[in-house]
Amino acid sequence: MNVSENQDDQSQSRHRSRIDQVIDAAAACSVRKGFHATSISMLASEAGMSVGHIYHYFANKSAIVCALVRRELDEANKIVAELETLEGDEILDHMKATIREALMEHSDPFKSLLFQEIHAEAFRNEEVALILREFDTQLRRKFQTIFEKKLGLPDARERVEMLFAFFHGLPSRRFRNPDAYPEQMRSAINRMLTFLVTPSGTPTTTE
Amino acid sequence: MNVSENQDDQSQSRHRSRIDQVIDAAAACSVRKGFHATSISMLASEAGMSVGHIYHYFANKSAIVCALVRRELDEANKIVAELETLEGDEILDHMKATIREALMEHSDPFKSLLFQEIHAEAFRNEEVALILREFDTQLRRKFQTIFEKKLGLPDARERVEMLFAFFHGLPSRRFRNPDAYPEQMRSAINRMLTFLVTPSGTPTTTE
DNA sequence: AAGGATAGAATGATCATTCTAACTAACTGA
DNA sequence: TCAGTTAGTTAGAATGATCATTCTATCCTT
Repeated sequence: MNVSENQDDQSQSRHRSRIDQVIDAAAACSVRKGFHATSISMLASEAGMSVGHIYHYFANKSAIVCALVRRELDEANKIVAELETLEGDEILDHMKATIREALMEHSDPFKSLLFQEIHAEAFRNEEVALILREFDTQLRRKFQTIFEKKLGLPDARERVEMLFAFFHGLPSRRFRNPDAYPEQMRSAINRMLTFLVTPSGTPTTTE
Repeated sequence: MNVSENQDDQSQSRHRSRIDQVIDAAAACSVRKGFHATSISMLASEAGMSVGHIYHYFANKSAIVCALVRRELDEANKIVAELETLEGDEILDHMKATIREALMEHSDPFKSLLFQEIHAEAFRNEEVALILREFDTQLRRKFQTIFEKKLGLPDARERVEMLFAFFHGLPSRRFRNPDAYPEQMRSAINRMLTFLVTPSGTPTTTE
């Protein structure tokens, strides 16, 4: 029984890693040419397996992109969860640093392109759109709570919308003005975050 | 000769209107299901002409989307050109109103989706990417000049990047949090613009 | 021997692009 | 005024490629 459980574990993890292989391939291909322009056979060769085998793990192409999106959102959730555990006085600085980090990661070439590709996919794949909207609602609530309860800021809802709009615009900025990254952008990000977590605006000069 | 010129004019405008018909169809279809997912035959029936006839006006599918993008950017240019003509004291208010208007238009369902679709296309169509980058460079220069020369603001470059990031993020916000539009969003937009055109931050409360 | 893992060919659909041909209207020279 | 010629307009079928999905068969591992 112990043996059998071990075997189950092994085959389970083998299963899991094969699935991850496909998702990794999907991420890589999406960044290279977009998910829609990536065929299953390209996905197969990127993942190092056959076309038929991919259908052993995923019902169809849409299921693959959904899995990819969920995995990316899970990662984002972890970052926010870390934020939520914090308490005390220096929370603001830590929060600013964390957001800054997340923003800069989003301006990392790979993540940034993946982010955009996911968004484009959501536009034409209703299932992905739902996943994204649901995630957004959760995230908004979390940030609103952080802004209100932990930072004691007024107009939390508005601030969250402003933060998210700015955040979502960054990949686009990276794409359209690649030369400004990351040096010039870091300064703009700092200034924006400072504004967003300041109870009633004052600082404008870069920190 | 006069007659011949008239005829030329007529056939020219006929030509032009046929082309516009295709571009209109491309915009409508792009918003409905994405440009890549739209086939030429769908485009043809939306535009009310045959498949072969479309190739009479456009070399290939990519040329159609390029034409669409150029037309949209031309419209954006007109809005900015209007801004540039202004002088005097109340320029700031007028500018804020103009930007606000443009931002709200970008959050109009149709324009917003088209904006996103164009961006997605740029991601996988190098020609579209170039058009977008070139346009962005021009627009950045114009806004930088407005911020520096007309409003006398410091850190113009940074402000422009912040404005554009926020601006580009708005369609995404509309998509992910449709319920917040347009009422709640207007307030966030106002506050953000006030911040961006304030020499050294102070106002935070909504106007 | 049994069940999951794997491969790759077969299928049927769709698509961008090309090709061929018909139609239209205007201009030619008389 | 008019046969005829030309050039642009329009259509729709033909082509060839590609793709998502399915099917069938082999290979491991136990």
